[in-house]
Amino acid sequence: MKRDSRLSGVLHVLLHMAQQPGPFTSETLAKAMDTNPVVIRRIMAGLRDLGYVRSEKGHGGGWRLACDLSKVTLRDVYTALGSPALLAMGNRTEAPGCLVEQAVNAALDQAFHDAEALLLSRLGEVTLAMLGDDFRKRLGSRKLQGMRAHGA
Amino acid sequence: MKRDSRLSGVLHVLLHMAQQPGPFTSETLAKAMDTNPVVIRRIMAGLRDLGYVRSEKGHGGGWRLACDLSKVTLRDVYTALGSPALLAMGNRTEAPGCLVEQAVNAALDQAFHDAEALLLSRLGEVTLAMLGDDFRKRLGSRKLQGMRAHGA
DNA sequence: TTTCATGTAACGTTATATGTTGCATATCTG
DNA sequence: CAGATATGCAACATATAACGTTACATGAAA
Repeated sequence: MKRDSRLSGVLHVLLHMAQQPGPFTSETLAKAMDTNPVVIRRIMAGLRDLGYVRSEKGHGGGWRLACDLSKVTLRDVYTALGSPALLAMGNRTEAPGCLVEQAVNAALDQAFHDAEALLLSRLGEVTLAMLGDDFRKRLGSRKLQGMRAHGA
Repeated sequence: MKRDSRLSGVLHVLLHMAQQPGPFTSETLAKAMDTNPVVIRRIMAGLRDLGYVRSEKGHGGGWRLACDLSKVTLRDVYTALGSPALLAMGNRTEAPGCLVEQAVNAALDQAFHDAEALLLSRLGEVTLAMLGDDFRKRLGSRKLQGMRAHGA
C-alpha cells in the first residue's frame, strides 16, 4: 500500500517556516521539500482555512505562520489535512448482511478503532513548538560534532 | 488511500470454512465472497505455506482447514498474508539529512510505532475460534428474531 | 483419457497520492 | 496603467498497489 506522506510533508514545511520570519513563496518551500509549488498550495490550503497560516498574493507575498506553535498539535495539523485514513487496512464491505462478515468486522473494527484512537491521542500530545525544540536540540548537537571534528 | 481488505477477506473465508467440513473449491469460496477464484488462491497461498490450511488438486480437491482454530490468532493470519503495511501514513523520506525532517520523523515514528504495536497486540488477542463463537451467537440471535417475527 | 481442481504468470482495472500545466486573480513596483 | 510576482484552482498526467481476469501448466480422481 502506498503511504500518505502529506502529514510528514506539511510538518516539515511548518518547521522550516518557524525558523525565519518569512514570508515564504510556494516555490521556495517546494524546493526545500523537493516537490512542486502546487503541491505545497494544496496541502497548505487546509491549514489556511483553519487559520494556522496566512497566504498573500502578489509582490512580497507568500506564506506566513499565523498561530501559536505551542497551541497547535500534530493532531490539529492532521485534521487540517482533512483527516485522511490512518489505517492501511479496512473491512471488505460495510453494512454486510452476512453474519460471518459481521463477526469479522466487529473484531477488526475493535482493534482498528483502538489503534486509531491511540495514534490520534499521541499526535495530540505533541505541539509544533515541541518539534521546534527538538530540531534546535539536534542543531546544537551537530554544531558540537562539527567543532570536535575540527579539533576544538 | 485505498484500504487493503485482504485480512478481512481471508478471515471471512476461514470462518465460512469452519462451519462445514469441506473441502471447498476456490470457486465456491469466491462466490461466497463475491470475488474471483484466483484472488482466493492468492490470499490463501500464505496460509497454506504456514500450515493453517491445506489444498488438494483434482477431483474432490479444494481447501481444508488444517489448524486448531483456538490456537491461531488474527495476528497469525495477518503475518501469513506477508505482514502488509498497517498504517496509511508514513514519512516523506527515510534517512533524511535535513534536521527538520529528522525531528518530524522522530515524533511521527514514535506515534506510528505505538499505534502499530497496539493493533498487533489486539489482533494477537483474538483467535479464529473466538470469531466462530461470535458468529454462532449472532446466528442464534437472528433465529430468535425470526421466531418473534412469526409470532412465536 | 477426460474432467476437475490448484499454481502461477501475465495483463487489465481502479483508486489515490503525487506531479505538472495553464490560466485567472490579486498585489506590489515603476 | 503596465508589467512582474504570487496565490487559487481546475484539469490532466503519472506512479503504485489492490483487485480482477485470462490463459495455461500441473496434478489427481473418475
